[in-house]
Amino acid sequence: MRHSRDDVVARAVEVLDTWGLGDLTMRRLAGELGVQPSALYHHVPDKQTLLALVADRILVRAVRRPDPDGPWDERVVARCLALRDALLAVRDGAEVVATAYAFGLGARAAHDQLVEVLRSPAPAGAALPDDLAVTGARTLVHYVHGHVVDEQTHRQAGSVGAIRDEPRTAPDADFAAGLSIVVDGLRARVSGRAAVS
Amino acid sequence: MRHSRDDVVARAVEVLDTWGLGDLTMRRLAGELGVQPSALYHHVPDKQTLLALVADRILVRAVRRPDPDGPWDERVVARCLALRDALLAVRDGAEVVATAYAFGLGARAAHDQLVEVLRSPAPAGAALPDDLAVTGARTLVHYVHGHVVDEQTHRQAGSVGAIRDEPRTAPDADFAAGLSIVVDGLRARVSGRAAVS
DNA sequence: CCCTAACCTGAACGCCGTTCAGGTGGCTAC
DNA sequence: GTAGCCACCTGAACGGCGTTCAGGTTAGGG
Repeated sequence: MRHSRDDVVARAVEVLDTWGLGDLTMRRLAGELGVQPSALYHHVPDKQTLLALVADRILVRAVRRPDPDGPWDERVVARCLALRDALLAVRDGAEVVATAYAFGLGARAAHDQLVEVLRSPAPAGAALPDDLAVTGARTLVHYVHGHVVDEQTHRQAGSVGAIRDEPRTAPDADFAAGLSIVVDGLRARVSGRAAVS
Repeated sequence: MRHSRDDVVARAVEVLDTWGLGDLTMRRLAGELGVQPSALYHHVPDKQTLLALVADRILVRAVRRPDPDGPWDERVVARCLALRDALLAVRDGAEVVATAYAFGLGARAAHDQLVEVLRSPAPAGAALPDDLAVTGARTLVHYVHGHVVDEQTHRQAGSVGAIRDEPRTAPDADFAAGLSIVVDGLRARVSGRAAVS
């Protein structure tokens, strides 16, 4: 059977989820598609580009989720939870997305949505000035990436064994607690009583 | 010349700083030491362990820096800036440290120091309850890791070329701005007027 | 002075990403 | 209906990777 680029990327996500990033190999992916490794290079210039496409595909689930009506802080929390869910839905998803984001190869959709929420006008919106909305969105994205990469890597490392580390507190609650700290920091700026620090 | 484990780790840091994580290879490191690759396995069980030792060595500079007297928030900011400086001092330092941290292989010293600052008693300290101090410290570490991995990866990707991305705002200012958002969120909890969210 | 243990050599194994010259088959254009 | 184009693929190869293993060398304590 002949394949399209979408087939390749979709199958790459499956391989990633099943075997993890370390075993997402051009050779294994080719085998999974019933094809020689060299055939992949007719759909994708190199592995890095493939991973960027995988990242975009992982993020689609988060980006498509409509954000609810409501005060800006609830919408920010909802967006960040949606982002985390999308990253957690695929093994090693956070590392793939964070890398693609850092390389500037797509994966910015989630960030851009947060900027939009942060500068939407009051009363339902935050109405931060543009530069602060960008900084706030970036801070949120960095927190989410940092947390989920940690959580996901630690989970996989534990399942492989050879990790002697006290068990962690419930990740969901820990993520929500940290997120609400960041959102509180943003709130201080929205209401105008920010510390200049 | 015969080598010790410290030699190997120290040289690994140099290789990392000079060539980056992708080219920190057991073979290259061995060559740099004037030794066969197999000789490294007398000092270190595998590459992952070596990278954990490298991470600890990178963090030493941050951890040794004494924290200043002063209000807790200033000390938190100082510690986070010191952590960032240490990560930035070596090419791809943040990725190495974040991975070692997630694997639970050392690299927790910076986190533990932040917990200490957050629960030290008033008036100079924050005196948060233990679980909140841990959550706060973890949130700070996740933010720092997220930010510096992004910054460092992006810089290196740019220097390699093949990255079409609008230039970023000054990373120092951006880091400080995001950090002060998180610290504001912590302050809301210290003074007792936290939002429950 | 010997012997033990730390350090190292050299060769090999099975992977990896990527390249390249060439084959094949279905669709379009005449 | 057939010629040709082009997307898709094969098969083999290249250099490099982490890691293992059997055996050699050398420094330092008894």
